[in-house]
Amino acid sequence: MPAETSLRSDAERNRARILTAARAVFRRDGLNASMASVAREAGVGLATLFRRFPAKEDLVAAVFSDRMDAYADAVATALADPDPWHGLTEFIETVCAMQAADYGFADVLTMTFPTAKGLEQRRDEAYHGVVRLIEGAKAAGSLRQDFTPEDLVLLHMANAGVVNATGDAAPGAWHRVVALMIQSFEAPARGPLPASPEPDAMYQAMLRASRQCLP
Amino acid sequence: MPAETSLRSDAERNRARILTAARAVFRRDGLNASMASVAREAGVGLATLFRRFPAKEDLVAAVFSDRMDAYADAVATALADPDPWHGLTEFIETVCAMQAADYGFADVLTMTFPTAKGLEQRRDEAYHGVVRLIEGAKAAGSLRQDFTPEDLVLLHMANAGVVNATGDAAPGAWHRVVALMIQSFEAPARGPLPASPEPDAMYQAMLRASRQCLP
DNA sequence: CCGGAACTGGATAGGCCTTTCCGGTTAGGT
DNA sequence: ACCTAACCGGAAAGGCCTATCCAGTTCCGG
Repeated sequence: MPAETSLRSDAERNRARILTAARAVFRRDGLNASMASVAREAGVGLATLFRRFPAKEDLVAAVFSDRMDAYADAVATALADPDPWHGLTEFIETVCAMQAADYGFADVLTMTFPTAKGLEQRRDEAYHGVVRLIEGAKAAGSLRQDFTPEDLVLLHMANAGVVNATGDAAPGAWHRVVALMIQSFEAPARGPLPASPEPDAMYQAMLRASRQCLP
Repeated sequence: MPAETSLRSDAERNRARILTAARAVFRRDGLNASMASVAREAGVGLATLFRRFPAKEDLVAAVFSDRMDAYADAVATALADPDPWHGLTEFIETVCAMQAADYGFADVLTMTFPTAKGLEQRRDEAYHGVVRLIEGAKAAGSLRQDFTPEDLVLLHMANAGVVNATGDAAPGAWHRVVALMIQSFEAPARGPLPASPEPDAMYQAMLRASRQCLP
């Protein structure tokens, strides 16, 4: 559904150029990339950028709706795997690889943008799939019983920390951390865990992070 | 050795007030706290602050030398533990708790400041202790054999990501992540790991992070 | 082909940041 | 008690950021 209210042909062309430029810039520089750098990369003026996306948050939402689609696809692929544990671990590695390949997406996975309806709807859909994925892996006896969906968000936060800190200097480091985490997820559990944070607490945390990131 | 070149009494008093204020502000707001907010908290003017610490990096270095002492103390305590594995896990939890209680320190542990001789010297001393700690735990058969000192830095980076992302909204979340990581460290290893990043790569990563953080 | 709405780029406003500058003030040896 | 060097606070310079404004340009229906 690309046509909300049909744009003039040149405006539509510029909108597309902005989106591809923003995708590249956010991937390379993270969400802190400036609007000016996006405009420069797109070869348009600042006014054009802000007319189409009145606030930086709108641009971020538009850019990462697509990535969230890829996230949902990864969930679907995992659910289709006959071995739930293999599906889950494959899924985790895929998503963490997406974080490593896209600094912006790494951050987006640790935040929530309530005004970005499309993005958050896709995230919710993916979330329900993740819950089923977890239940399946638990039922198969491969995933520790005290695992929660919030643990996946925590993993994304941890991986974002590793990816942001290591950058291009230690490109494979995140892979090792993720492998360690996956081994700790596998049943049987080696010991008890502190209580998982409440879903609402995680939501508040993600909300706060986004407010702090987009002024 | 508090007296490099003796200051006038009022200057010495202000220096102390700046340091305690900076400790509080960096703990609460992380390394991104502004110099102005430190000056305000300390009740001194900006000129006073910058005369005593010509660049923000100097202030950061001075403030976190103390914290690095606490880090070194934690290493010493761990080395004194008769059970190397217990010492190691206790150490990890102590240091990660320090990260959770001090946003600035959480970041400092993922960076390096080559011009801050004192801080880096303490870090090196602690590092040698950590190497011994790891060797001891491996020799006792409690720690997986493919564990490396770089894994501890990666853990700090991951924990910094969790702590920064969850903030006050999910205060205990980091504890769960750390518990999971520790279980994955325990021998016997559940499976092979991707190669550990080279020490030099980690150094470069930490260097880049600090340059990116202190303009 | 023409009029006007939609659109454009670049200048600009206004915010926060680090760092420097300057005129007044204070400590402390003599 | 006094002189001077060290010290002080606040204002200002210069940078980067998001977001807005304006005068000129381009699309497109009639």
